[in-house]
Amino acid sequence: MNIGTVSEKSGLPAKTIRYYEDIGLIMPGRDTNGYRQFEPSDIHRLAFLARARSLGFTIEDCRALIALYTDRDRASADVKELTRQHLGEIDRKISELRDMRKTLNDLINRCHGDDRPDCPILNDLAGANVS
Amino acid sequence: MNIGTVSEKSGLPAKTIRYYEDIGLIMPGRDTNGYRQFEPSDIHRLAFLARARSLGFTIEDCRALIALYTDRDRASADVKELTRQHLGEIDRKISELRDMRKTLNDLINRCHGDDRPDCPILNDLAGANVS
DNA sequence: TCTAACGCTTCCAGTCACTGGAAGGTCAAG
DNA sequence: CTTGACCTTCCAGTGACTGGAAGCGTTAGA
Repeated sequence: MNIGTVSEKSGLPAKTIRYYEDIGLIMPGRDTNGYRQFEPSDIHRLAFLARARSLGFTIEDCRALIALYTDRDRASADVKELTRQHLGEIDRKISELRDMRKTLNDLINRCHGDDRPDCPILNDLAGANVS
Repeated sequence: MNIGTVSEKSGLPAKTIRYYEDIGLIMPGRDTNGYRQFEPSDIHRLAFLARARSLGFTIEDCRALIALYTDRDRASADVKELTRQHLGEIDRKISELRDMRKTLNDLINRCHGDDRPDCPILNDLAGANVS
């Protein structure tokens, strides 16, 4: 299978697949013409990566997950721990964004938003913490 | 004032302040020895930037906000609109993260997390959508 | 058989917002 | 006079791609 087909089947852009080869996440063989030759198992692996990435795992997480996936003697506790750590980071990001959201929303509500220059948003940014 | 003092007062690393000069967000003068010379107004401007960045505005947003801030004829509606768009993006990110969170949490709850290799998390990543 | 259009290859550069580090000049204290 | 802190510039790296150029390979149609 050529890269175009694999791209379509895995849902990953060809560019990304080549990049994943660069960083050693997949190792397709080569045809006599130099084209990458993919096996059905590569599609599976790439779909695995696509799913993990869409869940916000970093590339290094993915590397670890793939290693665990292909390790017959793995302990599910290892996978769970990695996932738990990742969940913790997501929670941190969510609460950070929620803090931002709250502040921005307050500011928007306080800004009359007409053609006058007076603006609580800019005042806040400028450090006039009139709350 | 030298960059170290300004760094301390604005809360931004010296590196970042130099970077902001590179991209034209501040334009400090220079002393005869080549050192950057900052005015008190520069601290104000940098603190403005630090605050806007901490609220998740991009550098380009910051550029626009600074322009609006220094424009005596600005309309507060413009600021409000920019902020509203930014809020929209934050909301999008939050809901994306919440989706991830939910999926990951479900997976964690389904994974027994012991020393056996069987693992619903890896199964899900591999595409076996056993829900 | 020729040709156009597409698919594949590599390599280089850019994204965003910094951050780290090297090599070197400047300044104040002891 | 030396030490150490502070300043300068420049280059490279981060993460995870993405865009584009230049140049082959392949295939479908006239």
